[in-house]
Amino acid sequence: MVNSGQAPAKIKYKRMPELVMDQLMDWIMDGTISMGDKLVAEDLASKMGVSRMPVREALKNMEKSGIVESIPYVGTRVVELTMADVKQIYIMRKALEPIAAYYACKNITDERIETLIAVQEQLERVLFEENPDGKEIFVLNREFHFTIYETSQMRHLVNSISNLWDHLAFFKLIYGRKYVTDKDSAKRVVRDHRSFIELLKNRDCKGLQDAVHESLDRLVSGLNESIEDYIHPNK
Amino acid sequence: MVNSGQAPAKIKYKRMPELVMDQLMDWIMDGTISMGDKLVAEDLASKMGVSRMPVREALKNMEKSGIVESIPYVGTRVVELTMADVKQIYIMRKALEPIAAYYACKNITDERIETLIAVQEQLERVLFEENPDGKEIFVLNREFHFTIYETSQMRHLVNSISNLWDHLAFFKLIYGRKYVTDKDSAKRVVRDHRSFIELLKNRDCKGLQDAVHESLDRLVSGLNESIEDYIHPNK
DNA sequence: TAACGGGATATTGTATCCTATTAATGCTGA
DNA sequence: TCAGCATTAATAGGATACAATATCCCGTTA
Repeated sequence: MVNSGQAPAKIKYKRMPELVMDQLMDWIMDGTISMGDKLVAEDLASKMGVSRMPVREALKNMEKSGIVESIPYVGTRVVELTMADVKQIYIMRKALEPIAAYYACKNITDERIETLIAVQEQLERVLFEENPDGKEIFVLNREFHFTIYETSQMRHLVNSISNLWDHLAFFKLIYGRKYVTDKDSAKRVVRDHRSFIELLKNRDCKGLQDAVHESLDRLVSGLNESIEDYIHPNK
Repeated sequence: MVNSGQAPAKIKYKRMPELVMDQLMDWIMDGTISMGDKLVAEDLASKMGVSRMPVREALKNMEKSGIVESIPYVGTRVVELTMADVKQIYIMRKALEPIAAYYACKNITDERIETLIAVQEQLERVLFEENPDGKEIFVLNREFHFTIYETSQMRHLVNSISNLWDHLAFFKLIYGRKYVTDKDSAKRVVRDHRSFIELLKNRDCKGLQDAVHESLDRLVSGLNESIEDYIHPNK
């Protein structure tokens, strides 16, 4: 067989719709695709060198998670996120993420905490580089949070939270820039994360729950202006 | 998206994947499809008289909302819902639905309340028929709740809640039977719903929020096992 | 006899083709 | 000129055909 040697059973290769979706999300994050843009399956297909089919599946997936919306026989376009949408998503995040954190704390092992610390160290390294990469920061930040949330072993909950994060893809760019230019935000993130780790070490689950909620609160109030700028750029 | 009116063979109003999914959900609810069953696209396609393509889309959708899971090149099977999953879903419902109710209350018009009352009257009629139809009860119950939630005008939130309800499809049957056989549950539902309506009329939004939460709490405590047992399995 | 490997089979993933639907365009007639 | 209908172009939806991959079975071999 082709697959001679090891790497048994657990190969998780990516299927094409996933790759297509990754590409689209990248384009969304780097601004190539903007809100409201029409996504024509055939154009994307030829641009990516695949047939229309995987593109269709990717779009269907993105529709299901609410990033794009499609009208039968008319087309698919990228959803226009309003300020109200963003607020709504943060309301949901504030409702769900503290719970995930709470149950994660109930379940976490010392070993898992070590993993988390490793991610955090990597994140801090990147954050305080001379020329940080916004996207890398966001990926690592996400990894940090989901390392916690996944520990809750509540797959439905984690899945929903993941969807919410995806919705904010448009703003990853902003976040990245903010952390790059605004060292205070970076320091605040570091402080928050470290306090999460401390609370986890002490198994202070209620404390962690509150801390996550507060952290999100601060995030919202901090980002109001920059989001407003992004939504109404020419104001 | 209430499909008022006809529903003959050749409807062109709903797209086929949706019809396929409806059919599958029906089969899930009536026990034709059980948890763990393998769903072979081609079989389903021929059974429904369509090609594999709409079936694939339907399965993809259901996978996205977590009702089925698929392994590449192997197949799709219906997820096995454990009691822990159910508890988890209720935790999420308790986190989200009170919020939706709260914002619904903030937005609701007298007219909308009338609509709600109409649904409730219909539900009560069915509930206290001599031979109630479990499925009909559940459809009407869902309509009641979502008439409220949709009033919040928070599409992401409502969408997430809708997914959670879909997850419980397997248990709709059970619940339905419960309401049929156990008149006390039926009465409790009626009481809860009527109190929701009353709170809405008074625009007591915080009260409604709490009432929804408590109502869900009572539902959960009706379920035997504790979530703690699952989350800390070896205790 | 048990373990390994190759091939048959089943089923999904992808490509291509055809059809249905919509929206835009243009023609006709008042 | 404009309203209204017919026609057409563009594009999504659906069917079919083909490729890729995993699983299972069976024969070979130590």
